[in-house]
Amino acid sequence: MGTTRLETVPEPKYWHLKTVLSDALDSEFAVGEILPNERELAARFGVARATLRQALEQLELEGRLQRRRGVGTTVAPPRVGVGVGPEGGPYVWPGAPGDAWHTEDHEETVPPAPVARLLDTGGDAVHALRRSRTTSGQPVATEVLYIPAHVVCPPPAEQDGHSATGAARARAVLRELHRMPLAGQDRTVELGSARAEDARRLDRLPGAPVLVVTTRYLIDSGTSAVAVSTFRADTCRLSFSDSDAAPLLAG
Amino acid sequence: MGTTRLETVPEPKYWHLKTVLSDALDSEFAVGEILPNERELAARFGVARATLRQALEQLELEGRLQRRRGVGTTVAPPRVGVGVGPEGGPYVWPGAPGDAWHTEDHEETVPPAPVARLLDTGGDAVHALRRSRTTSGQPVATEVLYIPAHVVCPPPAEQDGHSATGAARARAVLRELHRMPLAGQDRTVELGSARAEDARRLDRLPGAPVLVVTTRYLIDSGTSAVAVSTFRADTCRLSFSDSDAAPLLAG
DNA sequence: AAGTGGTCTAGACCACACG
DNA sequence: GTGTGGTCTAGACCACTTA
Repeated sequence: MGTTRLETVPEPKYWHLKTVLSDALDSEFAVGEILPNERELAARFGVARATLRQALEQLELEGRLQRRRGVGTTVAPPRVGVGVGPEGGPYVWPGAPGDAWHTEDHEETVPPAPVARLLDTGGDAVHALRRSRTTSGQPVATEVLYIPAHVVCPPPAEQDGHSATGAARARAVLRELHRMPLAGQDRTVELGSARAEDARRLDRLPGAPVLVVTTRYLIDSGTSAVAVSTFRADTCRLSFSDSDAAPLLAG
Repeated sequence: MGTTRLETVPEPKYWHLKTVLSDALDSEFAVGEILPNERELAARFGVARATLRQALEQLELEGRLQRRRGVGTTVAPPRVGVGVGPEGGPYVWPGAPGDAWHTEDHEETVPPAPVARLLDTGGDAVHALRRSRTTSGQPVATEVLYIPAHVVCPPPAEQDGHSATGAARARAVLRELHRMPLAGQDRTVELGSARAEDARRLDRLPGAPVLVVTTRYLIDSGTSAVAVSTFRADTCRLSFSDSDAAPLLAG
């Protein structure tokens, strides 16, 4: 009869272990402190190392721990709030004054299929600007901003007779973009796993969990640009602040 | 045994396996189709089952697969876009007309510490409204909306001499809330893992990855309510649509 | 060189869904 | 009952960091 069979359902070991460790982190460890290594922790709790690791993985996913190969497992600081732009406020172009992103490079490529669909370019090449974002010296996000060549045309001229650096070309493209009136934007957020290159830029291993923010920038005639931003899910809390009030950043 | 490394980079087996499976899903499988079971797949690729499972976990995290105990592994449909931003206007109270949430229950509890901090209630009890959200019959999110008792006071009267149901009490609280002018709101999004109760409501196992949206509703005198919404990360793409243009929902 | 976390194996048993 | 995915074990070796 009883639909509540709490006694008869054994809780997985790794799940119980996770709560025990979580409580221990709250009460017995300080931020940055190094935990005992995995082999010792497993022995101390009387489980196999793989089981212990399952618990650690969960805690790392929740931003409680940070593990680094060759170094050890440390207690992570609270997640940092990262502003992702005004939700209801005025729209701003990427690279506008006050933008938290750092423009790094530029190339012309054919965008991945989902982006091409949003931009409504067939198989045409687009400008791809690589940008990055750091907080307190730590990399928190990397971004590729796709702009169709027919939106920013003609492409910016070369400088001084020899080609400008990637970052310079990227800034030139942004300047062209800023000349257009921005009519609106929308965003989506979803969970992803870091591809090899993004992982390297974020100082994580491939497959690390990331929050993928896709921003579409609209002008009157349609979509003028799409940004795909990849945030470290373990260290970031994305903040969408509508109001003038203090944002919801505190831990 | 030829243990000499091939000329390839030391790419982990599960990572390579994931890309192979991902390509196969694109080209050889239809949505909803059942994959061979894990033991057979592992044998087919010549790896241990644990290694195969590591690849499947990644694909499930990315929303490509859906695994159900006792049933099997199926090809997941594309993620559904779930509107999170203001759709009818700049700011709207929860439970306003057009709200996609279904109000289910009400209780009075002491909120968890992070919520209490946002609401700036000490150890006081608050209204806690449980709400849920479904798409095409599938549960996609569950939410608890916390409202301090001093914001909505006096508590709504009992009906007919015997106490109203939880859902009825919850709706009464919302009606009181709607009488106040909403001055603003902000939101954060972060990765979490489903606690036991949320997991049950979302038809997932405990620890499943979820996107946690924390919304703060502001009135002139401060924070009037905080909603903690838990979305299935495997099946949802959160959509923040600012403009009147068609939202960014398509796959 | 030593110590850490990351990957991988080849088993075993368990909880659950379904016929 | 049969078959599925979920948990767990006790090892082994690899890649990386640090000293």
